[in-house]
Amino acid sequence: MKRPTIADIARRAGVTKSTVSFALNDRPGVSDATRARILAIAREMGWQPSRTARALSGGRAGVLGLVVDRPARTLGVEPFYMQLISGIEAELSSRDIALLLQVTDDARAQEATYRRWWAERRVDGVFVVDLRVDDERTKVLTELGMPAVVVGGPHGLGGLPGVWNDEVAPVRSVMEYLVALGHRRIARVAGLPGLWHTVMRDEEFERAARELGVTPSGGTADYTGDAAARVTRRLLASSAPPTAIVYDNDVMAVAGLGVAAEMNIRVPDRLSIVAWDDSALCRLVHPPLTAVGLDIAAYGAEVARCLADLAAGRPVTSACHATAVLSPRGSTGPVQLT
Amino acid sequence: MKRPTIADIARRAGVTKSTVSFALNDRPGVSDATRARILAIAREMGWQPSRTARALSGGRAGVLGLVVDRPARTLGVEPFYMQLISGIEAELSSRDIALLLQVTDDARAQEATYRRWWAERRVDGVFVVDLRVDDERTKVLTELGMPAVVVGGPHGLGGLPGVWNDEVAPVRSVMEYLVALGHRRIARVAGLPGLWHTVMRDEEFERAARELGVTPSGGTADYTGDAAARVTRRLLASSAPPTAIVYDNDVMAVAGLGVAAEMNIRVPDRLSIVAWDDSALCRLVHPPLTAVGLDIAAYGAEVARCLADLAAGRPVTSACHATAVLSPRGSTGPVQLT
DNA sequence: CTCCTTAGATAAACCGGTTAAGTCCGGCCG
DNA sequence: CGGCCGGACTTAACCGGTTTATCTAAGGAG
Repeated sequence: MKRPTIADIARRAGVTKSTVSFALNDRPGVSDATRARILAIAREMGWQPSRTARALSGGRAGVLGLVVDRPARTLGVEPFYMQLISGIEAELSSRDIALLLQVTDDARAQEATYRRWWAERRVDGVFVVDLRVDDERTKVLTELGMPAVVVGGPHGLGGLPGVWNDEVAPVRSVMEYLVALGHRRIARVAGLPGLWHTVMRDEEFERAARELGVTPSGGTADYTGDAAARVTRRLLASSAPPTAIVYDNDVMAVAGLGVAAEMNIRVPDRLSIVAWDDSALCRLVHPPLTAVGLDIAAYGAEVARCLADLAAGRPVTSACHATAVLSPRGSTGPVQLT
Repeated sequence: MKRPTIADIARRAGVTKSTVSFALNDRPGVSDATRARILAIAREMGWQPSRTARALSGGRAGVLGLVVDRPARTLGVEPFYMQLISGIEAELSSRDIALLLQVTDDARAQEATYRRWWAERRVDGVFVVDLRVDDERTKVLTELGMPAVVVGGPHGLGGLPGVWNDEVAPVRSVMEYLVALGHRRIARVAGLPGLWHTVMRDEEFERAARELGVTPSGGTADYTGDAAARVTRRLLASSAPPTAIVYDNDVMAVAGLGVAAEMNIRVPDRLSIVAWDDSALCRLVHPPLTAVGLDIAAYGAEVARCLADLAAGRPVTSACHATAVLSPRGSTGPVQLT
């Protein structure tokens, strides 16, 4: 028992393929009676369109692509991507669009993937994540004319639409919160230097520190626990160690908490810790981490909506999705005077 | 500038489409000279096959599918899937096969996805994860005749090939290790009851406890930190609390560590903790968690290899991938006599 | 020299849809 | 009554490959 094609339906209905095609796609040129009959037969035969055939005849593939560029081991620990993917998926599956995923550990490979996917018409568009400053990929994508939405990047970047979050206001509120608790030496452990949101946060961190009379310090890590632990040890071993550290993701913050425990520095009594990217991870540890974050799955859903519209030829507008909110928990507290 | 098709190549080479097709697919019926000329032209024009067209004419789609059935928030925290996906991807991308991903929060939806994907010829085969005892999906898949590989399930299950890990030996070695440290009251916080590996581990845990003279206790959780924390609190508040707890994944173990800290129970002095699924998460916290695990990415790669072979019509054999090894770290130690 | 074989290439159908360009027919209008 | 219009369908081409059947000419055997 093969699967029915429109030709089978046409034969049973006594019409031609074209009529069936028109009927099934709600296009004019078919009488109501015929249309109803065709639909009934199609349903009865369990017909489903062949995406492949549709894609071939100029239509859409019904697939959107995502390339994630992090080494396997790093990727696993960081909840961000999985949540983003879940959110994207939830939106896409309701529209009957599939998600093609590629994991690379090389920026060059990523570009090649875009080219290949587009050449093969495998996808109708792609999500661009981990936006860097002066990102080469945006040029490639505009050059290819490939629908793409920048996740976490500013509007108008290389002409690509984007959905991003307010990175400035949260930095400010975290700083004000810590200052209100009496902290004057605050460190920031930043993520990868080239990324757009890292730069945004760096700048606002410096500015806020200046304006609030805070002595800033910090370091850079690659979102892994190991790197963050190294930076944290260095910071805490200095002559005038920070009384609060803000980490650029949850994994690094947990690692920081581990280092504090290892050095017998009580949290939050002697050290306050704030994590970016609030996830279940932050509530897993003790004390639970104060974190600034937002609903990543919802963010993914909005991004997906945007790209789906773009790929379907509908007009889209870049938008700021949300401003992350601070959830104070057990890892932050007033400075203890010694 | 459109992208070249085999018809363009044929015109330039002064032959027909068929000849070009034969030449490009290394099939006989073309002279070496002509073949070389065609290949040169194809390369020069930057030709790439249209997957869509190939898939339509009976060929393979070059896509394998994976449906993950966990709620978005749970999924994010658990490193297992992301690592598995990374491993799968690494293998697939080297073979120029794409991965289609679907995240559902409903077992029924999963089955529907299999049917749809197969009907639309969107994928050449699927990975089946989170195998349950008496899994309905294996029946559906064999009925559909859809190539599928069971990840983490026994050989011969419903006729589907599988790649799994030895779940029995590691349980035994963990128990022996803990008993050697003097533990006689050991608890196990198990994952979802219906899953195949949960049952395997449960059985061996009971058997080992009996044979080693250990008083077992335990509970069940759904791999989330919250659920694990609840179970842990109950276990530790009992009249004869366990001196060691084994958790079915890393996330729950970290949560357990958090509960211990919250209850002022020192680890490993008063309580030893062992995690299944060794990931960076285990080394993030303090003390670092003793864990039993294996290279998930490599596991994913083997699984991918298996399904790729199966989908290509090559014979495959079910195989036990590996036996997880125990990595003792700071969270386990000898029982302190009070 | 003829017949047979076969390498090398062609022609054409096919996969399952979409779509531009007809064809047919009935009704309305001047 | 003739012409025009438009609704309902049909015809046929097309998307970019694969594949089967067919053709042609050259080479070898008898």
